[in-house]
Amino acid sequence: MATIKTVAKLAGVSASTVSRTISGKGYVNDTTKEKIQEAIRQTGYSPNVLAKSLKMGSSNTIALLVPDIQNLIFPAITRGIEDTARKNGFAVLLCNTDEDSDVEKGYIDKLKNRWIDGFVVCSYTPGSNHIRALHSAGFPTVLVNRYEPGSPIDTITIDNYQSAYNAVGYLIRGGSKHIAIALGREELILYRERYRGYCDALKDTGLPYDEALVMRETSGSDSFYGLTKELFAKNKNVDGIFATSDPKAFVVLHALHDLGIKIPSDVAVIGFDNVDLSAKVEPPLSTVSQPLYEMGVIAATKLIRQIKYKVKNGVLPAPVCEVLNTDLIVRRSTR
Amino acid sequence: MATIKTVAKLAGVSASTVSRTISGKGYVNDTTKEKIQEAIRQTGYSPNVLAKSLKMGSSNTIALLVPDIQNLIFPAITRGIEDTARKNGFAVLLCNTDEDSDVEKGYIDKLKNRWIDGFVVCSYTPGSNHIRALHSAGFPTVLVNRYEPGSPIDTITIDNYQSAYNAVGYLIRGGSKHIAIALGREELILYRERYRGYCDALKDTGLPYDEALVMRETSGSDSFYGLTKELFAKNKNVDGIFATSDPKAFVVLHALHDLGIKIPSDVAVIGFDNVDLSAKVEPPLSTVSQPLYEMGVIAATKLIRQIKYKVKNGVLPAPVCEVLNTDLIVRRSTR
DNA sequence: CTGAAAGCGCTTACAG
DNA sequence: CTGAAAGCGCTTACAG
Repeated sequence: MATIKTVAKLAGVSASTVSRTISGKGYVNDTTKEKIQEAIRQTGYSPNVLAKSLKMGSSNTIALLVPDIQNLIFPAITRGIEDTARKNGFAVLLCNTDEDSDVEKGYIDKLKNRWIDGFVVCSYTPGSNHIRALHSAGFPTVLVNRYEPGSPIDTITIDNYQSAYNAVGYLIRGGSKHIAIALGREELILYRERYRGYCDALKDTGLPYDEALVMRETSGSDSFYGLTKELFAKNKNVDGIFATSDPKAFVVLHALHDLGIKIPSDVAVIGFDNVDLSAKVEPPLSTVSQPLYEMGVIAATKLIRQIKYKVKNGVLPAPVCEVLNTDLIVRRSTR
Repeated sequence: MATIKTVAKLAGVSASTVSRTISGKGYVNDTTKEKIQEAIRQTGYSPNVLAKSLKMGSSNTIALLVPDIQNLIFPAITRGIEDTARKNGFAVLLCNTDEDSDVEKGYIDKLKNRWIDGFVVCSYTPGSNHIRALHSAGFPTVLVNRYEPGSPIDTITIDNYQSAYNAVGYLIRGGSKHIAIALGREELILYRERYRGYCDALKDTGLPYDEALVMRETSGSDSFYGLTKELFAKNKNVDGIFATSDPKAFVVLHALHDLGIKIPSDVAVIGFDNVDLSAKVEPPLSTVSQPLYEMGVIAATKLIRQIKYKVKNGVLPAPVCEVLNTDLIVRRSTR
């Protein structure tokens, strides 16, 4: 493999001058420049990024921490991040954490030693001390999807409360009076907020809140199949369901089919996420659309901004929380 | 940040000795060892991976090239790769190529200069010259999902022909006599093989092949919606559909619903992949199950084997093609 | 405008 | 068993 010295020798100059021509920093005579370009061409030289990174203290690589890339919302976010990173000359390292604190810690420790330039974190939980520590240690970090109010970390999120409120409101305007909820893990703020939106939507329209209509995830994403069946065994009058994520909605839809319940005439169903597939299930799912790809784009953009700011000023910029808009997508699972 | 020198000074030894204790190579006195361990603890030292990589000429990082992580089969494969890589001390860089030759080339050129240790490639197309070049240049490489018969590159695949043959055979045994096919992009060998399986299954049971029943993807993954509607506008007697991938099957199912066609009594449908969601659509999709996660695991394992072999012997081991078993998963979209 | 030198943080023969 | 030295391939003041 050709190194900078190979090129220097061939062009009859020093390594310094080659370096300067490549980086474009400092003066180089035009004819020397041409000689060097030619030598680069001949040798097929391209710089060793590792050596450069070592010298510069940064690797042009960012890490993406997700709970599990198999969860349907993450591929779209990931794609947004990667496209943006690539355009800016960054590579992205993918890390599935399963929200396991040890895995998280293991990754972060290792990545610090790789001079990773920054972290996009989608796997933030209340137990994620390492991530908070990461940020306090001065590592550029941005939170996506998951968040914590008042956190000092850049955050990209949506208004979960209002979006849920609107979704349930839509069910109510469609005539549903006994609305159940398929509620995700309550240790996550985003699900608590969607729950709060559900509660307030009922309250504000004078509908009673009924604890019996709250399906709480036990374990495994399929648990809502059983929960839905139980729900209808005890509550014949349920006529609407708000699923706090699309994958949960798919399972609910499935259970409803198996119960012989007609959608949306007997029971209207609305989801949350607008994952690709929600348009393709039967019936096509009405849902709240999160701009997943865009969230990834913004996250990467913000992270890169932090990285550059830190290089210039030695510290991270003041944190910004960006709240993106959601849309209510009406398909055929609601009336 | 503590470096190896910080530790050496604190322990009152040389950097060499610290390096030796950490790597476990070469002799170190037990009491010196303890002193060093203690110094490491006190300083919170952990080695700079970049410096090590530069010296060693390898970065303990592998790159994963996929067409698009948003395609439903890749998250599972990716997860298998990453889990295995992590267990073996490797990180994984995610690269979406869109099968764009320029993006592919850009990534590969860049990654070579990062001393990436190896490549898992899921985005191989007939035009992927860079990938063949990569392998000939001695980079550990393994192909997953996509493949090329007789390629000198390690390959993990399934028997696409036989699996398709079996799937269509199942449709026939269920009584279907006019079976259409939703055929993926024919430049990919895997689709050509599935097509061949379809053709032979018809032939071997004495059913006529009818070109009018072949739906060929035009552009955009949703094109099969329109194609399915056209199909039934012209061919009332179709009573079975073989979709060459699950996402295509979802679209076909959707179109069938909209046409008011009963599944499976009017038309039986079978897919290919057994993506997570195929159990959750309505009706649950019968399909050919590819062991996606396991394919990822095996791919990473093989790649790491190549990497280690190359370190030892200076050359890549002889290529191996591994053909994994598929299962026919019978759900309610077939009779 | 150009080159020699030092240094990023590690590892590894080599001598002792 | 241990340390000094050289080197991985780059960049960047500094002197000329």
